[in-house]
Amino acid sequence: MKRKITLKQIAKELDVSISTVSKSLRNSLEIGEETRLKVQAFAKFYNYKPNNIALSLKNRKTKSIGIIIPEIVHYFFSTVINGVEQVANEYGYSVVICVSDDSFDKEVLNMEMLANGSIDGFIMSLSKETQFKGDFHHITEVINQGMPVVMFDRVTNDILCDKVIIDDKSAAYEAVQSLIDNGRKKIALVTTVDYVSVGKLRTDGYEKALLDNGLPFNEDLIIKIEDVDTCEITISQLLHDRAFDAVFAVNELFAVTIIKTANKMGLKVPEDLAVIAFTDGIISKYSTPSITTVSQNGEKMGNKAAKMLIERIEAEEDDDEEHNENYITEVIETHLIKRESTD
Amino acid sequence: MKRKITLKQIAKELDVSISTVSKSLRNSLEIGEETRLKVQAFAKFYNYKPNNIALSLKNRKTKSIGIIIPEIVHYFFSTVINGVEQVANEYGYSVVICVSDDSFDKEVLNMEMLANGSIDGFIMSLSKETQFKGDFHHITEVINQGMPVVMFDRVTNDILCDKVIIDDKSAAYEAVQSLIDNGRKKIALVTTVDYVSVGKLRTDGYEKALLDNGLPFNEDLIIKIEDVDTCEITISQLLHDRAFDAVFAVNELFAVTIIKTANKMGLKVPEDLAVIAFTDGIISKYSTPSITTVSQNGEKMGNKAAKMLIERIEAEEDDDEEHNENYITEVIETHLIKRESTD
DNA sequence: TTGGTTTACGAAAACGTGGTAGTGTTGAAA
DNA sequence: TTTCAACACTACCACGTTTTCGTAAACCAA
Repeated sequence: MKRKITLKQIAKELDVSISTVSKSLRNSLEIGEETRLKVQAFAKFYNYKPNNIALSLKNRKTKSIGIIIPEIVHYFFSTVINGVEQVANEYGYSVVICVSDDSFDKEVLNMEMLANGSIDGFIMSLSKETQFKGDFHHITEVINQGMPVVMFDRVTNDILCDKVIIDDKSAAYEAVQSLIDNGRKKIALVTTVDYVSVGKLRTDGYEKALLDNGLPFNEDLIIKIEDVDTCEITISQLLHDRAFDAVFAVNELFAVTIIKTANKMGLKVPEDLAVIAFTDGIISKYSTPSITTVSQNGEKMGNKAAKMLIERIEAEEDDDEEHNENYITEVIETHLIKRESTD
Repeated sequence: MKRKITLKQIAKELDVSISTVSKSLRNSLEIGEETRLKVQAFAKFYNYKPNNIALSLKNRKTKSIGIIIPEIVHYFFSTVINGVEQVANEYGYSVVICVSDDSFDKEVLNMEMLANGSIDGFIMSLSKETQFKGDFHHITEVINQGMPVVMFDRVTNDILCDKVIIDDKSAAYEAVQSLIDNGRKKIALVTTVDYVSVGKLRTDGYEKALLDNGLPFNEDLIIKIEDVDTCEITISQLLHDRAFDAVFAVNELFAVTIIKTANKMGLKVPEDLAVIAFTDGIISKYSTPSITTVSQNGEKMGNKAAKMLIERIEAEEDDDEEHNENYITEVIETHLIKRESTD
C-alpha cells in the first residue's frame, strides 16, 4: 500500500525545491528543460495527482455542489439529480447529496454540515416541514455568506435567489381544460395538504380552468390527502356516490391508486372516469391503463439548475465583491402526455 | 455579504494569538477563564464554524464517502443510495454521488476525480461495460492507495474487498420453485445479456430449480434482452406460440412489459401466464395486476455497505499501516412477495 | 573590469486548522 | 533571596498547493 505521492516527496527525491516541482508540472518556462522533463517523468512514473483538498483550501473553491432534496426514492427527484449530475460532471464538479426526509431539522443540519466550506453552492427543494413552518433562516444565512443557492420545484417567495420551476398553475389549467374538452363535467382534484407550495398552485390552476369554462367550483370535489394510505378509503367513498366523472391528481401515486380503486368498484377508466396525473413518472407509463400526465421534465430542471448555479459560482470569481443580485426564475415548459386514462 | 469568519480574524479582532482562540473554543484549561469566555462569546456572535476543508487537509480525513452507480433514475439503486445516506448521516459523513451511466470510461473518470483526496472511501456497483470488459485496474489502484472500497450488487470476484450482495442464485431458485409448485411446466426466463454478473447467477438458479424438479432445461426458453424496446416484439412472438405458461423476469421492467403484451394478445395473467419479477420496485406494486417479486432490499444493502465502509475507514485510523485484509461478503436475505401475477 | 540582462531556480507566504512545545510572568514555598 | 510551579498565553509546525518575489550564476556589451 503506497500512499499518494506529494510535491514535497518528489522535490526531496529529486533534490530540488517544491516550487520547482510545481512549476515543472505546470510547464512553466521558468524552469530549464532538463529539470522540467526529469520532474515530469518522475511524476508520471509515480502517478502524481494534485491533492484536491489542498487545492480547495488554496483556491477557496471545492468544485462540488450540494443538493438537498426531500426524498431520493422518488422518480421526479431522482431525475432532477440525474440532470444536475450530468451538467456538474461536464463542468468538472462533484455532487454531494443530502436527503432532508421532509424534515426541517434534517434540512438545517444538512445545510450546516455542507456550508462550512465543503461545497461551492446549493441546489435545493424545500422539505414539507420547512414549507409548513415558513422558517427559512438557514437558507438566508447561507446566502448571506455569499454562497449561491438555486431552488427548484418546491420554492418560496420569501427567499431571493435563482429558481427553476414549472408553471404549476397553467400546467394544471391545461390538464383540467383537456378534461373539459372531452366533455367531463364533474372534475375532482386530488391534492396534498395546503402548505406545499406546488399543491397550492396546482389548485389555483384547477379552479381557474373550471371558472373559465363556466363550471361550478365545488369545494367538496377537492380532496386533500395527507398520506397515500388513506387515499383509497377516501376515494372509494366518493366514487361510490358517483360524485365525479374525472380526476386530476397532483401526483401519479394518487392517480394509480384512484384507478385501482375505481377498477375494484367495477368502474372503467377512462369510460366512467378519466384520470390525469401531474409528474410524468414510471408508474404512469407502465400502469394499466397507462396514465395521461403533465410531464414535468426533472432532468431538464436539474440541467438548468446546475447550469445556473455553476454560472453564479464562476461569476463570483471575477467581480468578487460585486455580488450582483438580479436573480432569475426559470420556468421549464410542461406538456400533456396523452395516454390511455383519458379519451 | 460577510464571508465566514476564521480563527485568524477572531484572533486579530480580540488581539490574541490564533492558538489562544483555537484552545478557547475547545475549552482547553490552558486558557484563563476570562479570555476563554470572551473568545467563545465573540465566536458565537459571529457564528464561527471551523472550515471543513482545512480540517480535512490537516486530519487527512474528509468525512465523506463516494458512491458510484450505473444509474440513479432506478428504483433499486435509489433505495441503496437512500440506505447509504441514512448511515452516513448518522456517522457524520457526506455522500458524493457519481453516475457511471453504465460506461466504463465514466466510471474510471469518476473514480479518479474522487480518489485524489476528496473522499475517504468508495461504495460502488459495477457498470455493465466494466463487467463486460473485465477491466478493474481503476479499482485495484484505488485499493492499493489504501482507500477502502465496498462493492454491492454488481460485484466481481477479481477484486478483493468487502461486498454486499443478495444470493441471486438461490433467490431465483426460490422464485422458479414457487412457479413449479403452482403447477407451471414451461417456465421462461427473461434476462439480460450474459456479462452482467447478477444475470448469470439468476440464470443458474433458474436452471437448478428446473433440473431439481425433473423439468427439462430448454435453451429456447431463455430470452436475452439487450434493451427494453426490443422486449415487446420478442415476447409477443413467443407468446403467440404458447411456448410457455410462466415467466421469471430478472427485472420488473421486463415483467410489466410481458404482462402488457400478454394482455394485448388476450391472455390472462395469472391464469394463462404467471409472472414473477426480480427486484421489488414501485412498478410491481402498482401494476395491474400487481406483480409477484423477489424482494431485494436495497435500503438494507445500502445501510450495510455504508456501515462496512465507515468501519474500515475508522479502523485504519488506529492500526494505520496494518491494512488488515480479512474482507467479508455480506449476503442480504431476500423473500418472495406474492401478489396478483401468480396464483 | 564594470554594469546590466537573462536564465534557472529557491524561499516564503497564503489558504485555515490544531497540537506540541516553549516563554514569560507571577506568587509562594524553601 | 532563590527556586519552582502554576498560569496564560504565544510560536511554530504540519497538511499540499500555487504564486510572488528574490537572487545567484552566467552571459554579453562597453
